[in-house]
Amino acid sequence: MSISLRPSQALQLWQQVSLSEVRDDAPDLTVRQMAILLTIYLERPPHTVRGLAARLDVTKPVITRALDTMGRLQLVSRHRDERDRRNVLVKRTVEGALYVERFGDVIIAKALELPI
Amino acid sequence: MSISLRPSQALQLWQQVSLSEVRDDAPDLTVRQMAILLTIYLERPPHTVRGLAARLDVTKPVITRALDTMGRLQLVSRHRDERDRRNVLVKRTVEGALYVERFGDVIIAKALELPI
DNA sequence: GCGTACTGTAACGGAAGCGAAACAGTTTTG
DNA sequence: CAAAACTGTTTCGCTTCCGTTACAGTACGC
Repeated sequence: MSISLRPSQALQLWQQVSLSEVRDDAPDLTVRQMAILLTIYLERPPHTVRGLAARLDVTKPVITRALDTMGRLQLVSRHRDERDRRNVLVKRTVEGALYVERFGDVIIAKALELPI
Repeated sequence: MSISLRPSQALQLWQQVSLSEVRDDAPDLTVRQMAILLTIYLERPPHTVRGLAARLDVTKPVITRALDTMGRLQLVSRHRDERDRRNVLVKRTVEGALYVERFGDVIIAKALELPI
């Protein structure tokens, strides 16, 4: 079962999910923040600032700032790496896991509503 | 042919497309701007500031500002409605159509790469 | 006509993002 | 053990976004 989408379906899916996010009360994440969040939750740990910066091809301060914001929202947490105290390890949180899970459900729901 | 996605696939798709956008040189649109842009290009005209504000459930200045930004990028254009000069009609542009089309292609490409 | 209702926009102060550069702390190197 | 290399963060000036409020222009009811 491979995922096949026609262009109009793909765009409609993106529109519907975006509309959901905008209409939602929760504060919108920027595209960068969302990319970071999903990378943390979908790819294998460990996640460091440097690693995330390389993955997104952005500078490290971008990651620091995004982690500040998402940390305030309790979507991620930071911990010093005790084996190499220069590193910061970015960890998942219960709230973040719920956020990501809920987001996945929104995508699926909108996909099911798409015209054939 | 209905669109069926599993949660992990949906999230991976969103992550991959977001990563593409972030790594791209082009300036990122905010989630709101993208929702507005796709609404303009996917739904039937006419599109007014008021109508878009209602569709997204945001205030009118949000729409005005987004149109300012996307107008500067030439993704949309504005014209007075001559039948009711209070209204502004938001129109599509060639550049905007190409942008949307290219974006749809990115989604499809990433969907095809998804693990089964 | 004149006030009322309706458009979209401008102005305000505040919050958050950006890139670039400088910084403090830690580890490695010689 | 001092210098260099490497972490993540902070700071700077700037831009953009936000919500709220106030505004100018247009249409319409009485």
